[in-house]
Amino acid sequence: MELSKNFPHLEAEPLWYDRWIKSGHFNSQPDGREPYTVVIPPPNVTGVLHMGHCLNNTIQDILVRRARMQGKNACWVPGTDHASIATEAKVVAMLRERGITKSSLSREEFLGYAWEWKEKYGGIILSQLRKLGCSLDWNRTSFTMDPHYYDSVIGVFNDLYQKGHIYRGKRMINWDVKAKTALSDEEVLYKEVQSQLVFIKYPLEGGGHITVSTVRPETIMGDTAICVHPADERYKNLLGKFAFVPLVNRRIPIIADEYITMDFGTGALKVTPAHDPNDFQLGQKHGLEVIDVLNDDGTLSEAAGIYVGQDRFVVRKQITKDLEAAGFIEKIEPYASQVGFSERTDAVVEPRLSLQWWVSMKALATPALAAVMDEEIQFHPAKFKNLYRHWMENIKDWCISRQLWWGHRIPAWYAPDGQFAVAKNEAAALAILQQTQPQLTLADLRQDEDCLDTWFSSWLWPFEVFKGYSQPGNAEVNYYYPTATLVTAPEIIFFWVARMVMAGQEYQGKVPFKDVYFTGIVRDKQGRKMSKSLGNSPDLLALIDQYGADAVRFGILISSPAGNDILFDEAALDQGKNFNNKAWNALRLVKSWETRLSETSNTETHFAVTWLGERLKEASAEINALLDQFKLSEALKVLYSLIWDDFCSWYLEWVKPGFEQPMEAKTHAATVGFFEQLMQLLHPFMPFLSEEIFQQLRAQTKDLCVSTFPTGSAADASTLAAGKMLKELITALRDARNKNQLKPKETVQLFIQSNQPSSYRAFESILSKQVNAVSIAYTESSVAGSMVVALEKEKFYLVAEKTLDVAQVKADLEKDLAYQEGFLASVEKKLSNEKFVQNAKPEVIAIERKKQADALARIQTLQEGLAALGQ
RNA sequence: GGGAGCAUAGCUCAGUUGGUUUAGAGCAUCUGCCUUACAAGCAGAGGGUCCGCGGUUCGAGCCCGUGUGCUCCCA
Repeated sequence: MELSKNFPHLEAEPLWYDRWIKSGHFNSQPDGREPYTVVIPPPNVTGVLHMGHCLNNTIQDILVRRARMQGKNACWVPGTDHASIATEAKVVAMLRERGITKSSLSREEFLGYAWEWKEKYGGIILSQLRKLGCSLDWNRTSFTMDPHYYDSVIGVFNDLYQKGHIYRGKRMINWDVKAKTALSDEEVLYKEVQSQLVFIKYPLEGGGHITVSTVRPETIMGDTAICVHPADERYKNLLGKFAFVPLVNRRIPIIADEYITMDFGTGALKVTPAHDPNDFQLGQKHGLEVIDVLNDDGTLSEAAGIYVGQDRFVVRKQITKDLEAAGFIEKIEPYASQVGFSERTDAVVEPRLSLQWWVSMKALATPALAAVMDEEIQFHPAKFKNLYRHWMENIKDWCISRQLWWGHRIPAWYAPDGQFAVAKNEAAALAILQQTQPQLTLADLRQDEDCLDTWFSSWLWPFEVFKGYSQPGNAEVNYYYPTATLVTAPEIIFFWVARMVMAGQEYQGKVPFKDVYFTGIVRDKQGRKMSKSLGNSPDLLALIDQYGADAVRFGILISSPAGNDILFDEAALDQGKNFNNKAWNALRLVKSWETRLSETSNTETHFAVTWLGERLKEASAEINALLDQFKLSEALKVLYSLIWDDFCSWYLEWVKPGFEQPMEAKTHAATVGFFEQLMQLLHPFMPFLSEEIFQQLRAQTKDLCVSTFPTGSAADASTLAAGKMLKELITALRDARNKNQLKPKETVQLFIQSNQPSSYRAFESILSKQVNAVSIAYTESSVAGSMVVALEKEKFYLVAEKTLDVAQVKADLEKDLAYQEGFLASVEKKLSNEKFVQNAKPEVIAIERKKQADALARIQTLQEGLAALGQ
């Protein structure tokens, strides 16, 4: 059957993926082989495939497919996390479309809708990963709210509470007024915002005033002090005195603290402990009253006394006007300030005092830090060790409660008097509470309304996907855990990686993975981070359809050097597509020879076959070494060049028979064997194309995706050197032809002047074909009227029909001569330096002497060539 | 404000303990080719004060200091 001119990716990709799935190639069961386990960083159940996923999962697939081909028991576990905030936002939006508000629903009703949403739309991303070719074990698809997983999260909460690692405390947190939930520091994005610095005059007790500057005049009702620097001469006389908050006329003290920056604003700070983290600390230190003037939705509370129920930003404008009217404003200056926004809702984050659940991190962090510092876990690239250490050494407690319904509900039950118990379930909680309040019944208890932070469930991921917590020590977790490699983005090194290490150590007694590979951040051509708001993130599925999954994988990986951010450019996909096309057409060429094979009695092996065999050994070893070091992008570059240059441009041209000539069967068989090896090497990177070519080459007994990955071995140096020399010679001769403006069709006669003419016999057919020579002869002297090419001590003469531009040939030789002489001079300068000869290592001096000898030989050859021209 | 990283060809990057040809690759560019696998191709070429300055060394892209520019993290 005639092969199409290009690789038909649209038809081939789904066919192969189905076949792999039906054959169960991606399914894993524990057995006697070495396991290679990877757990997917679970994407949000709300997620759709974007560039980051694409990069991350391509890398995982490469590692997993290679491990599978190395005969390991590869197991790649798919799944999603429940993403409490993101999912709840989606569900609220769905309800809004149906005209339902969240507040009109009970918790149970709301969760019913949430599960409905999850079943209907959740996990789209998993099907998208199939299109990318990811070899995941779909039988193992996990979800952070699967029943056993849910119970494990609750179990861990209980356990940590019993161990004293979890506590309840009032702290300043980031509050999202739209979602009405606490946010972690990492969920707050800071942006510079143009606002106003308002200078407000606070009347002093006994007359006069003190001016403070603020960007938040709407919080003055929460002021409980004015603070100045103790060394500030301007205010020394005011220390210990009192001022009055404008409009509400409350009396507050003037205090001193070194925290104050004297040259910012007026050097006097209004202290609002309920609404600023630094002010809160000041308040604690100086024993100040705390007045919370905001409600959880960002409107002003009763405590404010005025503007009650109005939004904070409305009040900001209004109070500025009112202060102005009442004569309290000294001046207003424009001011650029860093303001935190909720990553999810884009609402301005409000620092807020709140009663939350916390994990105390110090004890957990200590062994987790050691595991990375001692390289029990290796980071790739290693530079992230520093970042990890810095964070772990300055670790803050983890706020784990979220004011949401979708997620793992905090297992704490409250008695009517506010006393609470943490337990696995309501009955157990009741038993605890009854110890002090025997009269309590189940009906008296009220469960905590809040859910746990999503990361509080995903930190169990590497073992709970194997039920390592819910069924401790089961056969699966014993076999698959610890996992081999985690591939993730550096921005979640703290959220997730560090916490998985802690959970793994705490609950399995072992770190969760051996290697962590951090991918770069995907940016656009201009270096901007890809984001929804910028709209610079391409539609991945459209790209896969357009270019093919293999081309997308190639394009994204080739522009992704280990550990660096990747600047994504669609041009890289073109390169991938061209590469597909190249390999595909090599297949067409090799297939075209099948119909004209000839058996010959020639027992000699074609030089090209000998050479490529050695080259493959060498390159396979190099690719394996690079992959072992997680230099995936470099490995792909080596492979690209091996296939395109060595195999297609050199080897195939060398073995290609002349027009309508037969193909030697032996050479053809060797070629098919080489092609198979190349496809084995390529398979982890470009699975579809490689499998298709592999199967087309000849009838196979098994699929490529489970066949052996070439390991490489020591290659014969002299064969490699001969191949290298031959390529250089051909290039030099072609260059000479080009410089003399010979058309490709114009033939030449080649004369070789060599000390060892016999060494060229094996190359004659290759040489004549590659430089379009009608004859090859050996000579012991220069050939008149020819183009001269010098390689080391060997000289080559090309005689063409047309007359040569002697001046041009001469100019080229002279240019080369000048370079060689300059080079010789630099080498001789070194050798004539006594200190160099005294101090340098003997082998270095030997190298320099060889350079000198080589340069002298080349110079002599060039001079002879020039002399011959002058005749 | 504190910390980290980066700076090599037009672009993206390699460059191992300082010596391996007066620096390499891919892409882009230029020249010539529609040669029966591939014009999504073939053949060839050009292109660099290794950010500036100073130092260590027989020898620096690589080590040290300093300046400049960019990026990221933390506050």
